[in-house]
Amino acid sequence: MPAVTLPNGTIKSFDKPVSIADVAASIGPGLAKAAVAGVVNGESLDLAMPIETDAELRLITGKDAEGLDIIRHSFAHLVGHAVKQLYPEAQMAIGPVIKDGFYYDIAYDTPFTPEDLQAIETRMKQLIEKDYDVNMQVVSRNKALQTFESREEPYKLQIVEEIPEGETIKLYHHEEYTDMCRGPHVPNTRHLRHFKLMKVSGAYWRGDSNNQMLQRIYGTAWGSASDLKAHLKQLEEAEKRDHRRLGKQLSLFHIQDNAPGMVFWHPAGWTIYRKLQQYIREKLKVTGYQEISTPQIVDRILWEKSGHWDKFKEDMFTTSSENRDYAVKPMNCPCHVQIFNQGLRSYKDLPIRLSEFGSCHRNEPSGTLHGLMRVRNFVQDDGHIFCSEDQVQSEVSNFIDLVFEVYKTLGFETISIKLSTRPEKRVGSDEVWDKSEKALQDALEKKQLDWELFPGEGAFYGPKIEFSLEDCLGRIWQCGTIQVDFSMPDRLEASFIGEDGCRHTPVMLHRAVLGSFERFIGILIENYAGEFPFWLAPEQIRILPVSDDARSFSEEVCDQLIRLDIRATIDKSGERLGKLIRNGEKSKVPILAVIGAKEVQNKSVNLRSRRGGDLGEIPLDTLIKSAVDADRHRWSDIHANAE
RNA sequence: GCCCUUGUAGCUCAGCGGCAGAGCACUCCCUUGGUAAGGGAGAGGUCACGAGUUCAAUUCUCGUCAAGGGCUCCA
Repeated sequence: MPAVTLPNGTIKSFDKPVSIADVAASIGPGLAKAAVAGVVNGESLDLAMPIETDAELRLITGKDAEGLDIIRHSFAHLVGHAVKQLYPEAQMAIGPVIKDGFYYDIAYDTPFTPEDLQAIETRMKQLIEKDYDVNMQVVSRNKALQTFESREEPYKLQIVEEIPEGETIKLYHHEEYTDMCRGPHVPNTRHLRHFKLMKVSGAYWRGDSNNQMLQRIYGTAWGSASDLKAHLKQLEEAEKRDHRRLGKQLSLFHIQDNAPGMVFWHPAGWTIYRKLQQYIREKLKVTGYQEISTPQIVDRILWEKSGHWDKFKEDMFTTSSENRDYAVKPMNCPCHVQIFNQGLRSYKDLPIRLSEFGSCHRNEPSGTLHGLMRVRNFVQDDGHIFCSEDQVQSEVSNFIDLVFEVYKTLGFETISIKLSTRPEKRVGSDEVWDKSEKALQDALEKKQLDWELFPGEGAFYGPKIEFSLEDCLGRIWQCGTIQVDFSMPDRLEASFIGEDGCRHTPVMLHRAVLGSFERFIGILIENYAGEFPFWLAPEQIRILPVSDDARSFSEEVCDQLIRLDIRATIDKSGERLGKLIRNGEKSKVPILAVIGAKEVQNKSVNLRSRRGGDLGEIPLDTLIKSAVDADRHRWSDIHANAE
């Protein structure tokens, strides 16, 4: 006779075995209606599952995160139900839950069109309205095999065959449609309400590019209409901020057919790029780096030696001249070792920190290119630290400080850290791995930072730390990294003379704060929605003359600002003020300075800030001083108040 | 690289087997205007590229290139 303990400590006793749904009903009709599943002794189960012995039970509703996942999972089944009604020949593969929704992979000869997608969505809505019961059935392996054989579902058969013996197999009957799942699922389609099918795309069966390409239907689903609406709104917002769209609107850069994956930086975009680079340069100077520059094109032999030719031959751009083969560099590190190798190094010279804004080319597959985010030609804020094993920890520690400072200056406060340790296939002795993994971990621990451990995810040549930042839409971007390398210094014969007078191989740390300038600027564009902070804005102040009488004083103001390295312009279009302001706002210039007869008279300007609207009249000198201050201190806005 | 979708004026996009369209931007003229669009006129195109079908192709078919959404990949 089961006694069921609820989370608040209440114990409900029953005189015969009951289902989870029965327990919910015994608590109250509201809960019975809202429950989608239950957690029995830690295991998530369908409401129909029986409780036969004493147990702890927590009921899940659509309001719980787990409940929402169950709802999303059931939506995937609903896709199956609708698709099989509309396209009986379709074969269902897998339909899991993903962030914000679900998808279903389907094999079907003819591609689904957007109209098909609409039809499927409509059918799903019709099915939902029937409020039908979803019937769960625990079956034997054989029964499952028979079921999917008779239903002609080869993908499902394959999945059943791979389920280990003895594991429970559950079928879910959605009227005439049957799916298989670990569950749990909602007991009735009335729990499925707020969804939208988003897109259809291709996906390989089992994620393997050697396998058949299936059609994947993506959907989003939420517990309430307002959540769904908020999600769609968020997508809209992200689209408005799309760096490709803003890049065009603000004329920051373009990419054209005859140089796929390579960026044409326009004056405005290049200004941002240079200001960012200037900032990083400043930081590298004070953290002990020496900047260098190495060749774009290097003899194939070096890449063979470094091991890159073997692994990445296909992804490198190559060229030849006078019977020699060359590769355009895909990374800077082998070249940096060449500089380290010039002359004899002493242990007293270490650590040697070399940095390069090195332009690299990688022949990325055409389908992966994406605006500035994934390109074939990019510039890393690259650097390599050559040091002894003992120095690894302090170097890593200093680097972490650098990353945090830079990200903060650039407007990112939330940073997450991954530590990836030795993979199965690797070089170097376990002893050295122990030591360097510990060095990375100690560095993180000493700073009392939170990090996530990824065992086995390190590079074959050493462990690494990766830094991800979160933008204002909550999206995560992995940018910075520091990686220990035991392999390359040895392969490329780097050495230093130790205290003992013998040659030793240095440890090499690969590190980048931003990653690539292209990608990072892409992230900045989206994070700021094109409204760059004052110090980064391509155009910082735009002067708007109210009429021709104000022209000459406007020129004077502009000249003064430019001489102080403030990026000022004058709108000479001759339009009326309303139009000038509208254009200024559309161009996202941080400060608009209106100059009319009154300002000419008073040697002043009338300011309008991008975020704050009309700021009123201030003396020219005040504008100059506060603009210079904001620029030099890398502030996002100028601090100037009308008197 | 793979699947689907797309490619028309500088930008955003209509259109269609029979003379190529709109809004914004651009040029000129009028307007000297005070905090998000003053008025008028004009110019602007090998409809991505290459083949095919057709009396006729921007439109239909095939191919190429590129872009977009995914998948795979990302030293």
